[in-house]
Amino acid sequence: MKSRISNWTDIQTFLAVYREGSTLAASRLLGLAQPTVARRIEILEHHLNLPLFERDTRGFHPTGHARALLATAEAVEAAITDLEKEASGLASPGPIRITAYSANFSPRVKKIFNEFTTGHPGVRLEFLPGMKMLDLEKGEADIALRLTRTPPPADLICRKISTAQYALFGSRTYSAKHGLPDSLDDLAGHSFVTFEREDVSKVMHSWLLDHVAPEQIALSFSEFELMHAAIQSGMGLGILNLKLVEQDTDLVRCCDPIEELSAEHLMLISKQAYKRPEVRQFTKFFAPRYTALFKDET
Amino acid sequence: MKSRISNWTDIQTFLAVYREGSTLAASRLLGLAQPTVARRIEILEHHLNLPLFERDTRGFHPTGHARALLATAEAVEAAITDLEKEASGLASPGPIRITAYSANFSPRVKKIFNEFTTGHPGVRLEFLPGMKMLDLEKGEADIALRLTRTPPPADLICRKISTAQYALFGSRTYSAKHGLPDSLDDLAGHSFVTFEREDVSKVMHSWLLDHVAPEQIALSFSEFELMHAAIQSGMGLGILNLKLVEQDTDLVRCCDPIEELSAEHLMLISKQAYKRPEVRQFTKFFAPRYTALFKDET
DNA sequence: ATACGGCTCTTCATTTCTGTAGAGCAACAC
DNA sequence: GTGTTGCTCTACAGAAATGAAGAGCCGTAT
Repeated sequence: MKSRISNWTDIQTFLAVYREGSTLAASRLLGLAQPTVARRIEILEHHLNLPLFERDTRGFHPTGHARALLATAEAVEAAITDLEKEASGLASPGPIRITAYSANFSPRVKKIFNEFTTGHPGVRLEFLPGMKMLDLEKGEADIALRLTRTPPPADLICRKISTAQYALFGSRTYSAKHGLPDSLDDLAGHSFVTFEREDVSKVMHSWLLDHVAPEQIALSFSEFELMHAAIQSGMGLGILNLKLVEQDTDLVRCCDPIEELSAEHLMLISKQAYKRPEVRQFTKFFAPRYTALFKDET
Repeated sequence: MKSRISNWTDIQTFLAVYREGSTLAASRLLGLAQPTVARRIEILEHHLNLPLFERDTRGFHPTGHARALLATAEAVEAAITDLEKEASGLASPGPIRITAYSANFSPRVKKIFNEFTTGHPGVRLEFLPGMKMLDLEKGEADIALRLTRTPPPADLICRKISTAQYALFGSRTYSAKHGLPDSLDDLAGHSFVTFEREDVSKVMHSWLLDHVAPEQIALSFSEFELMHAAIQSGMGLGILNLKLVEQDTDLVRCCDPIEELSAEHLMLISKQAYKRPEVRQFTKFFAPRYTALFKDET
């Protein structure tokens, strides 16, 4: 029972011999001398109190016990590899990669980034604007600012920023020509623009299809900015985020916020990234300031 | 990037220093000299190219990097512990623990066990008879012979033995006094015995309640053997396994096998146990012979 | 039949690691 | 103030692990 492995590295040796089939080949793999490898296996066998290999003039052949332990030994190796990877990430840290819909990188938000960078000159930030949902868990980004209607994966760190609300908007130009609807029951006869793209959630587009006739949809865009611009130029009515356009006096809201389109506005951080001290610092600095932007000023 | 950890044991040292807060305390924990511990940390820091501790006249204090690596380092430690545990299990193997319903340990089955034990004198078998479902994944047993109507957990090794069929049986004594029903439509006026217990599936008991009136149930047992004996002594009709009673000329089947009670007869082996060579050997020996017992002899 | 390649062992000098001992520093109790 | 405790270092001698070299075994190709 008192079979403690005194030298963890011996497991590496074990794996090398198991895979190569001989201590000589293993020694080349490990950059050691052959007797060293043989001795280490001997020591390991002694510690575990198990014969691991049958010696033979043409090599070391794993016993049933060795086969039984292989998977677990490989788990140790994998854990070591993880550690090395993580350490090398810490040693030469890449920038903190932040993904968000382009409009989230507004002047007021950029100001927060700048303040942080000023206070932490060593830390670089990288921005990945776009509608596409990058996979934080796969390491495609470190932090995401997202509007989502589904609960986020459990293994992401998550801070709630606000609840985003949506409504139909039209520009004053449009209003002058066609007037604006008063409510959602009054949409007949109006024109609409929409946003639709394969790799992005279609919730808003679907909502529109449910409430207006297909022929009312004047234009469909695959870039959100283009749709936004189209609404501004008076080409039709469209769904926009209340906070996003609250500064834009040219756009007029045509209805109450559409509750079924409301989304959680979250700041998501991958667990892996959150281990990095800079990412922690950044989060601590950024989250409250960013949240404050979305607080209703009374 | 070329930051390979040359000595895996250094991670143990790292954890000890992290936990104890000083190289001196860590050295006591590890049974090493204090300078050795300090040197190993130095080496590790050099390999990882990361400062892990801030030195101070009253101890080693972890840096942010050390904190970031802690969880992963502990994963390595856990993997090592697993390996040690598994090895110590292989070194001093306990018996192969086999759980099954008591009647499964019939003379014909015991004969197979005996043949195996004769051929493998070093391997001990332990029998855990009972209706209760022991949890193989928790290590309560190594092998289970089971009748089940639900698919088994994916991480058990599973061999199908047969499909068990059930029907109503009555003894000749009972038959002489009250006659026997011809089919399931003919159950009125007969008495029944049943088996019911908290920790065991109630499928058969429920079936009976669905097909006969409550007052027809003469007796309810919490031991399967007692119910079996009650049927044999003519106290009532009851549901029994066809294979179990095929040798018993005193019992008469009253209906066709009840399809909705059919169950998969499985041999289940925990993955953990299956790593042990003896368990593999036993399975290879036992499974085909056991299966043969349930083949219909034409 | 012989030579070669690939392997395991053993031996021994050498490198590397480890432990002991002691100096020095800071915090704390008295 | 002084003594004590707990810690980090450095220096050096002894212990342990390592590598180089060589003997020997076996299967195979020539």
